[in-house]
Amino acid sequence: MVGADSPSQEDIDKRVSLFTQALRERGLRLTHQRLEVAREIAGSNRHADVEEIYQRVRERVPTISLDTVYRTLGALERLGLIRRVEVLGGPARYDANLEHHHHFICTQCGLIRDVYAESYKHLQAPDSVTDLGRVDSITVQLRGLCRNCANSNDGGTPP
Amino acid sequence: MVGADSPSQEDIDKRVSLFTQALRERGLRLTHQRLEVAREIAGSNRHADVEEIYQRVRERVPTISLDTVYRTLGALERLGLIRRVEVLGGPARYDANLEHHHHFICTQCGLIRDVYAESYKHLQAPDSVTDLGRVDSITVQLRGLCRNCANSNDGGTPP
DNA sequence: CTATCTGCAAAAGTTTTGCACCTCG
DNA sequence: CGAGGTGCAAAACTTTTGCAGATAG
Repeated sequence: MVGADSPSQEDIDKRVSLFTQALRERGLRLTHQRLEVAREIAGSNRHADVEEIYQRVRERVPTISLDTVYRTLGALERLGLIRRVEVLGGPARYDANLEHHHHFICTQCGLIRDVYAESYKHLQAPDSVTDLGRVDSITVQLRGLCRNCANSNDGGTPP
Repeated sequence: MVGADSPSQEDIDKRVSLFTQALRERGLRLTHQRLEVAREIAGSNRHADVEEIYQRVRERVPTISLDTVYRTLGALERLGLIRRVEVLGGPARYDANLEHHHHFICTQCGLIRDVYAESYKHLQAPDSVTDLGRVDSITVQLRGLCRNCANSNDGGTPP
């Protein structure tokens, strides 16, 4: 599925159990707050920002604080279970999808969707990059206008 | 030239004159401060951040303020003469290179270098993206460790 | 001249940190 | 219990904004 908003229940479960396992391995604690933050980010491909995750988790854990969300996301990132997505300016956004994939980014509203492409699977670093250093990952960013924004632009600027 | 630190004098002049011309076309003013900020960013391929540009320009224009640098970079961006580079967290960084190119990014020190590659010139958006929206640009990000960081890691962690 | 720009200062937004209390294991 | 985590509040940063005085054209 390309660009779907929600991962399958199977994927969610897999991500959450990876998380609990990784915590145990490092002797870290599995708290209520951490579990809910992990569930939240594992349950969506929307690449939410910290504030958004905070608001959603708060519906289930009303006493959680914003800094705990920050700290949990930082921990998840250090464990290699989520990745920060590079965005212009705005707040940090996270990606719980660890499969190799690429991103479509709407330059107007900031929508980010995962993109899979057979033709990008075998991209190589050009020779010239060897001088710069070692390459660990190659990803493609496709920037443009999402359907929503394209439509609201059409209708939104009458003569 | 791939990943060179400084553009040729010819490129610098071209960039600066594009800038003065663009200002004139829009009826905006060419101030001392703006010219020096433009010179600074046109004169380097280092993808400096705002603070860095501020410090360097200040050597030549000691009274310039940080907010003027912000405003000038914002103006340059609106004029389409520079682009913000997407980076994780940290301050905004700018790219004065308008040719179609890609980026090598060191995940440790944040070094960014321009990358040109024949093999990336004909990348197409996969069909699946058509559902998401219109694609305007396709760029490749190569993440890894630059030489400096790779070396300091080797020497920096003895048994 | 006068519309625009600059510098200062203050505000806004995001992320980090210190500390006392709490809790998982 | 005790190491580690949480919540609160305050601090640290980056970036934006309002305004009075300065300046390009």
